[in-house]
Amino acid sequence: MPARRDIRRSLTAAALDLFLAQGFDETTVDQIAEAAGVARRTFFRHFKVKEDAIFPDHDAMLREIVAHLETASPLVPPLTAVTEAALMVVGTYAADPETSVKRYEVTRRVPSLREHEIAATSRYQRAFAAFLNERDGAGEPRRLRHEVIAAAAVTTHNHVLRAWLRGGGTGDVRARLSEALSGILEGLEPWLDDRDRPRDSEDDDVLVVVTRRGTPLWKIAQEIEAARG
Amino acid sequence: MPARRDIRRSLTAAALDLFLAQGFDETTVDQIAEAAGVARRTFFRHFKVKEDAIFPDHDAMLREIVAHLETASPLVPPLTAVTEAALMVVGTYAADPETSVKRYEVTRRVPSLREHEIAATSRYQRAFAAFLNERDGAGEPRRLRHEVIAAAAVTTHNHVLRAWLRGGGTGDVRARLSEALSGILEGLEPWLDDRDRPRDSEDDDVLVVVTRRGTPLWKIAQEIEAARG
DNA sequence: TCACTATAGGACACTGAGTGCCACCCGAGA
DNA sequence: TCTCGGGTGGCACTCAGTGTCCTATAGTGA
Repeated sequence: MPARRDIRRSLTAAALDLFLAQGFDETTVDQIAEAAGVARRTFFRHFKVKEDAIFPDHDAMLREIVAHLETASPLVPPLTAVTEAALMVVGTYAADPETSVKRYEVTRRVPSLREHEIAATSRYQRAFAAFLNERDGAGEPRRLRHEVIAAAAVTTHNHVLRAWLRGGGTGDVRARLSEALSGILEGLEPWLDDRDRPRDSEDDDVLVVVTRRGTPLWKIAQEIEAARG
Repeated sequence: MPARRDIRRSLTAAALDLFLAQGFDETTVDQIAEAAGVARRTFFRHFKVKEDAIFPDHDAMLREIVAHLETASPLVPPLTAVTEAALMVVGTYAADPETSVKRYEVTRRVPSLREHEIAATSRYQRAFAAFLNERDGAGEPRRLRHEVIAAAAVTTHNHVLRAWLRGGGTGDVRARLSEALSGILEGLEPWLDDRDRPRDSEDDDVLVVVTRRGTPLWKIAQEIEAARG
């Protein structure tokens, strides 16, 4: 009997191989469990549904992303934090290109797996939008723009990732995504900022901060926040 | 026994009411079929899966959208065609606000229905992107931007639609969506056009068209296309 | 080394979604 | 009247997913 921690791993491996060899619908959970050397019931202790077997870590990844965004320093621009989050996601694919490519092959062919993955990416999109709303204001003209920005980030992520997967998983995805995202998001940033900002309001007041040269950045930021009440 | 065409209708009505009253998972297909006065087997002749029962027309709508885009005149700007398509979609919700709101209530609460709907909207997104690629060039720097534009359109559609549904389905969604979309897409249009256009190429050549005053627009367009080979 | 407990896996039964198959009904046409 | 075709009913079957109870093992304290 395999060690506790490896069961999940061998289940995903068995599932992926079986799905590739004979198709998703043609593979029963019994077969996956048998190939992994465990009981059927054990499969459903590790995965809520059959589709989960080849997306083993989407939930954990989403939690990581949310944590990363929530703990992001207020000094880093929101779009930078989103970029970092997207790079974290693509990094998990890059960590095991071979498996990622196999998974892509299966997912491409099975509608229910595609829907499952789309649902997963839409959760990232929600997280991004929520973060932008929190960091950058959630007034009505801006909420929509934040959702659009989040959609743009996720779309770009998916676009670059799929191209990389189609190419067999060779090359540096993170670099490619980083470049593509800066191209998209930097282009969108003025669009996000220039419009619908309240004008003629106290936001336009001048704020003067005097500080010693050596003061750390976070301290200055603190002071600015304090000055604005 | 009800007339053929009404069976589908009474099935969706029964399903929606039962889902609202006792929950999605707690409602069996047997109950839906019984409430609609047909056999269980008949339910699955009308709907592929249980989730389909409250999205009766997404497939037909998608076909309509694709047809609309494919037959769009080359004279109308691509983003206008996309806007029109999005308005068609929201129009089907506006046609029966009461049902739309009920459906929203159920969908909001049931994960599998949410995923189902997300998958449906992602199909619209694919259709939009494919249309833009076809109409506006499918070279690599542009493909990504087209996907982003498509995502922006769908995101805007969903944003406006959900706000309307949360508000109980009162007011003119089509007008609101039209306004929101022009705000978003017109803002994005220069972003789409200004970059990654091949410069110093023959695209910048001057083309002079001389024609009679009364010549119909489509004929001039034809001539321009011909002149560019 | 020996209980003791918590945690994870196994065995089994059960519900319900989804499918295949065949029989039936009913309207259209020869 | 016969037959043909499309939609329906009935039935049986597979398999996903769950609840329940039992067992094995790892870790803990004495």
